[in-house]
Amino acid sequence: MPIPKNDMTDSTVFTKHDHQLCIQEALDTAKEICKSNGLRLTDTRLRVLELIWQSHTPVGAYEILAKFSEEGRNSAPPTVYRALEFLQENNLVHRLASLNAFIGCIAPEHGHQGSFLICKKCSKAQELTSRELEKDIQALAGKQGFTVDNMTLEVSGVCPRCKAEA
Amino acid sequence: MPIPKNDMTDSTVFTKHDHQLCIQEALDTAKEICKSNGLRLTDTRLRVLELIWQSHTPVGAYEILAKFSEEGRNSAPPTVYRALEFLQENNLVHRLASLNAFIGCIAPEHGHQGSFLICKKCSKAQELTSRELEKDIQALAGKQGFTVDNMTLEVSGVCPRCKAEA
DNA sequence: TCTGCGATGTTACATTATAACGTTTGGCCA
DNA sequence: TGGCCAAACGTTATAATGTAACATCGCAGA
Ligand SMILES: [Zn+2]
Ligand SMILES: [Zn+2]
Ligand SMILES: [Zn+2]
Ligand SMILES: [Zn+2]
Repeated sequence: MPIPKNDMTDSTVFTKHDHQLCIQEALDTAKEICKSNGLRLTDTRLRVLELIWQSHTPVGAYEILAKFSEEGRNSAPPTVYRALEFLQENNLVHRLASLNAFIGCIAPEHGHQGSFLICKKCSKAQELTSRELEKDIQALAGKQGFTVDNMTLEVSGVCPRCKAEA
Repeated sequence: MPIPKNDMTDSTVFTKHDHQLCIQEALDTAKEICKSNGLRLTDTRLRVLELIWQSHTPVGAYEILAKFSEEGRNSAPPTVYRALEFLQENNLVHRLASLNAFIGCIAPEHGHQGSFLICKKCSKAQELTSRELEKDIQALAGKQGFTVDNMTLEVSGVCPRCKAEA
């Protein structure tokens, strides 16, 4: 069964869009991926993923923990961190090192590192799907004999929407 | 008085070199910059910078604190973090978000964000001095109407030296 | 010398993340 | 079906990183 294609692009996050659809698609895709790879998307893991997808704003582990608490789950940090670990390993979420926070991956079908534009005003983060930059970086590193394993690219600035408002 | 030019290049770190010279030049340059900008490079700040420059391996704040302790200074975390803040503000060191660690800047004369190649084997980090990549990223972000403020680029992999050994 | 501000000292605490070990659960095979 | 194993989860404690707040010190300029 083909994985339903998430139609998010590099410019979805910072424009008006049907976010319910983002959530829907992200969760459906996650379920598909786990199913076809024999991975167990348990309650905890699914709920963490849902909470992360509530917005395009990166979420801290302890925020998730707090939501869990509100929902009556009395979980300790390892519960959340383990779920996040699973989701990261399977490319369903990325961790933003510059924020100590997590965000849903918009193209989890194929493994990749995330590159992000992060708006300082509205806090939303847009994942870049173009692999060109990664190739450029790889090329640059290669020129020095350096073999790239993975990379962190997090660009902070102001998104078009927030710029328009100001 | 012209600032002495640090002759480090994009490939210095991962090759054999006179590291005493690295240290010497880094400290001299720092002194020059502070002098000509009316900044106070105090004992604490200088010592932190020296400790960071002991190697090309990023250093954690608490490692510095431990060194301070060994040296008889009984400092608390804020002492070190404040020195690091000063050094960062003045482009003398960079913080690597993916490691929670700090490293000396090899070109502090002009403000810039640091981009790094980080070897998983030897832990050394090479700052990239080419501003091309930054421009590419800026261009890519610009295409989406995003204004870049600053960026984090940290590439993890294996350096040529370590590759040769294996 | 006085004075004010920037630098430092000190205490306490916040935030993020993990180690270690015991318990449960869900799928697999006899 | 029943027992077994590994993976997932619960629980406790603690590690690692980073800051807030306020007191004190000390240097540069008036
Ligand atoms: Zn959305
Ligand atoms: Zn914005
Ligand atoms: Zn060196
Ligand atoms: Zn190496």
